[in-house]
Amino acid sequence: MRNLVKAMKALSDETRLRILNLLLERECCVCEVMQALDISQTRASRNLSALYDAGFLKLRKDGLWSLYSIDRDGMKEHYSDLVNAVRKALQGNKVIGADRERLRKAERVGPASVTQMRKTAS
Amino acid sequence: MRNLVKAMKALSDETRLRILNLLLERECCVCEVMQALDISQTRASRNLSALYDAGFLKLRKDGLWSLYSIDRDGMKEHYSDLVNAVRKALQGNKVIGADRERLRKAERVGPASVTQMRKTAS
DNA sequence: AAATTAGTATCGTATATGCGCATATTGGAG
DNA sequence: CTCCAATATGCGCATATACGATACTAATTT
Repeated sequence: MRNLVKAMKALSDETRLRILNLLLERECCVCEVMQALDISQTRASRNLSALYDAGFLKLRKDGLWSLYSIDRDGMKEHYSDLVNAVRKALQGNKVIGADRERLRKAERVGPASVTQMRKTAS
Repeated sequence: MRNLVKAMKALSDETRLRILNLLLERECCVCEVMQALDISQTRASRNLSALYDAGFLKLRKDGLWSLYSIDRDGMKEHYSDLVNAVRKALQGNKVIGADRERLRKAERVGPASVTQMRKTAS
């Protein structure tokens, strides 16, 4: 029960739903999430952790990079059901589409550069 | 998106998950929820409202009674998926079982009496 | 080993949430 | 209309959550 509440909490935040959407597309590092959602590094990292702690993601390290992806196999069965329901619910959403679009253009460049880009852009 | 977040928030609270479980059994009035979960009137009412506002429940008035039930037909399709996933996740849970047990014994008696019963019991 | 780089942990603050208490609202009975 | 009963709601408090800024850790490079 405690775990389920935690899982649902993890899914009840716009930022995390948007992140989940990205990961439904493909594995991402923190800096790609930053770029796709145009959010700060701290924010990306923390919300990825939240999804990870709730049991939805798996983490793979590649040198300096932390690569998060949906833990399709390790996840409990009803968690998959939740993710599928969310995916269905998000289908056709405008924000979600734009995020995916930006993800396509995102590069595996570190948060330092991304932060710089974000600053000069505003 | 805003709605989905709201729906997920509604499902990310133990009290509300327990209420949902009761309603999966059958339609309930506020005072029955009070008895089955052994919670205050305010708490029962407010959490039922939250589930209602999120779009999971329907409300039927019968005199003084407010009868809540899962809005199986009116609910969006992916909401049903969510409810099903939750139902599956709660299966076999101890608390949830005890709640259902108490619901069987619950009577359609007003909150005043219930509140009294709870006080003398403690 | 020092500098660089990707990511995480901590802290302070603003906001949101859950609850009880008291009170309001609404429907029915007399 | 007045009173009572079932439920809803405004208010205030305690706690939880999200966030940015900054300090810190760990892997890589030079």
